Amino acid sequence: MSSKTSKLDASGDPLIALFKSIGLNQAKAAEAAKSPKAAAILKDTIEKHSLATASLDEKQASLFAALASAISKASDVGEQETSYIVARILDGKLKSVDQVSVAVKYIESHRVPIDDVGFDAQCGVGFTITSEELLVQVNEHITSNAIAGWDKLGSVITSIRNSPSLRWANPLDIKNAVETAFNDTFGPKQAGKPKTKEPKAVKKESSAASAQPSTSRKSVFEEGFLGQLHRPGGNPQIHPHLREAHLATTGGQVWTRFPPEPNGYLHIGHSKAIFVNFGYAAHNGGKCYLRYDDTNPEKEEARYFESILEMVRWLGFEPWKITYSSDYFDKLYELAIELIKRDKAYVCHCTQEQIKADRGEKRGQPRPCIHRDRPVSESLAEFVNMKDGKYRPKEANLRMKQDLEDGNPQMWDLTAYRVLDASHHRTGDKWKIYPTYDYTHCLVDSFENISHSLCTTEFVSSRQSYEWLCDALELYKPRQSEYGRLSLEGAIMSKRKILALVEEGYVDGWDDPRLYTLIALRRRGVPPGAIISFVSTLGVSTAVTSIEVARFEHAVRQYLESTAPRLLMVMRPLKVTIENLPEDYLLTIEKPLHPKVPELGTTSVPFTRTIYIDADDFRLEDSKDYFRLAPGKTVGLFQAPYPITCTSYKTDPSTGEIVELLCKLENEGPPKKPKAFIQWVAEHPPSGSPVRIDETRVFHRLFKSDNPPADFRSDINPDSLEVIKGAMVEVGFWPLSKQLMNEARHDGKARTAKALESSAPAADDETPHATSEQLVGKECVRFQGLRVAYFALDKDSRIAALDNDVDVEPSREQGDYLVLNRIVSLKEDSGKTA
RNA sequence: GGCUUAGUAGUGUAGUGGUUAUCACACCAGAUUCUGAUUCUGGUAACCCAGGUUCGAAUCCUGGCUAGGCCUCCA
Repeated sequence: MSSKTSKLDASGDPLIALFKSIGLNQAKAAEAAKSPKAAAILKDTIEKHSLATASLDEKQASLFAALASAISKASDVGEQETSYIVARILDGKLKSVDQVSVAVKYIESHRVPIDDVGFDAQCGVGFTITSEELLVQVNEHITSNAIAGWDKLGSVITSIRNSPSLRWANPLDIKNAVETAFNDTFGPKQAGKPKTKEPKAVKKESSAASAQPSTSRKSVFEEGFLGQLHRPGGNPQIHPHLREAHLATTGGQVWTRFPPEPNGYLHIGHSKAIFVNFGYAAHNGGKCYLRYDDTNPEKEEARYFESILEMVRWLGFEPWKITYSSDYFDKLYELAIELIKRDKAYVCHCTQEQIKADRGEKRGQPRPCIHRDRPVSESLAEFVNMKDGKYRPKEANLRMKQDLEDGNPQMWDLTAYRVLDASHHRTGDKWKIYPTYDYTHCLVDSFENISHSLCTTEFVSSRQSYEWLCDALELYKPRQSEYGRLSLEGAIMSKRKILALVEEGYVDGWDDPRLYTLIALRRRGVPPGAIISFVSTLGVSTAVTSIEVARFEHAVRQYLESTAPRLLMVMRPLKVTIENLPEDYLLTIEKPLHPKVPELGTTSVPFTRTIYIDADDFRLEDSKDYFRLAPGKTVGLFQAPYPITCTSYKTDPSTGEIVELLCKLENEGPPKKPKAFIQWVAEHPPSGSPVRIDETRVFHRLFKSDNPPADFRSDINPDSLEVIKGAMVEVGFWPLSKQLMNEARHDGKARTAKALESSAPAADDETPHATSEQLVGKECVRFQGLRVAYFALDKDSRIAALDNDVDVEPSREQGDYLVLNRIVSLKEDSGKTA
């Protein structure tokens, strides 16, 4: 703070005085002095060209300041090139900041001697246009583009400024000409009118793997971060033939890869990565690999390989090809030899402490280690010794000889190979050394001709070493681009933290439905299409974000609203006896499974003298805003022919709890139209009604706060799981469950058959492959409990009828155990609880 | 401490120097409704701060502030 004020003090800063000497005023001189890099360049330029005695006017002086700023951001501008531009400013050829900026860009790729004609053409030197000529072109533009009114003023100005022929016309002249033309054509500009809204496009039903927002808007792959990615072949190479070979192999397609490390189950953040990689490739007619990143056998387990493929397929994607980083171990080793031979790698025996110290330990500049300059032959011999198992872990490692002068720590001689004392799940004991992530990832991307290497923002710094290594080996160089991770408020994504929750008993396992792992969401019953819809509407940027859970829930509800059949269900049953019906009264009611989708079919349910309603739908005291049952109040029953009126109720003498309502069916006199309808299930043993649910699991948030602290154990919500024991569902449950299960099996078989046809075969018999069983689980039985919530069958359920091939009417059987998971609640109007 | 990425309604996100700053969720209001759900309609709400360049800045430049990432466990 104090140094800032002293810096701005003209009397004390010779730099500001020097800048003032060329004609800058006090404020602009101070501004130019602020940026150290640009200020140094300006100082040097002034002194070398004696600008202080050149009698510049203020505009020219400002051009020199702009020149210095542009050079400070450019790469590798030489003194001769700088002098060339200085001369052009002095002789009056470069007159605007815009011209100066373009000039600096020009000399970045054109060295002295510079072709004056080419330079002048590129930088607008000598360009002139009269007002009349400009007006003619503007009018021509208006006519040929069918411009209709003043609301297009901004876009017309922009289009004309962007046209090549008018690139160097004065922007103010363009603005004036456009306004003159508009005035002549449309009359005087009027006050802005309210913009008429475009009618909203009819929304299409979502489908898995191709969920799209409204057609009137751009796809997430066409705007923002993904919209700005390069076209295939647009990533520059160290040699042109590398680009040509890449395009020849891919045919100019987008090729991406989803490269998880198989060290844990995937979580919802991975769904964004899957969507981005698979979706971007699919949107652009390309291909996506599934690549298991298995360079560290100490952390990887076989069980995760299968699960990862299952989750990718469950979300609706099919890998074009499945590969492993370990597929390339031989090739990676040979390239390491080549890197050593090129004197771009060396074997180092420093301890980790020594390496840390050499790297400055977060404080200073790195310094080379004592092995950095050893002869190539020594490094080659030692690397063979590493490979032959003559070193224990940490005794030797292969380091890349990068650039210790660079400001990026990723360039400070990263490790390429290290010794690990672990058997690899695929290569067994063949290797004693294993390549690191920084060595392997870019090279395997290159081998697999990846056009877009999409990863998350923690790898921003790694981009430089990624590109360095491809260039050092003169290989095809994919372009790495980094986008922001998906994080959900109130959830944790760290595999280490989730493992702690599992091992310490806070949750029942990685697939506990309170978690946001993909297997947990699946078990809970979340449809995969809903997840894809969720991530596709989020947008992709590089920002750090935290998504509200309400947004995820909305996507799930939206998906289920049109797809989930409705079943009558009560969570906390309250017995109702309709006293004006005979004891043996029975009416069979056929009702639709969906109020708006008749194709989902119908179910038949009994209606009898004794039914159950939800306890929440009755209260003792009526009120103006309350529309359901109370003594003396009438309420409708869904699909039943008449409403009921509560006449009296019974309570438990010992607890005072209401145990039964006595009601009257309003089937006499003029029909009553009740304000509300409630759901019910009837007691009718001959038809198996009601279906009693053994457990209904309702999940609440796992953590109390939106951003669980590092000590997340203290933030655990002890009431995150609620188990309800007495819920009841209508008998339509049985045929519906059977039908949904059969459909899931059928769809899984069809999709898998198709996938096996169109995917490249995997070489290894042990590689996980597509099976129909991966796509079918008990959670495929989903429904909405009418007026309650969306539910799915839990994997703990035992329902013999689902596995029974016999074409018999399904019903409860001996040994059945029904467990439902609440997928998501319905939204509740605030008036409902008043 | 060094390097680096970012900052647009409460939450996300779109946005070529020229727009009345887009869309979605959330929120409010109305209509419809055999789900106080859904659907439809309308509304409230934003360019981190300061300075500069420019006829004109959310956009370009400089500085500051805030948040994140990396700086030899991995990936």
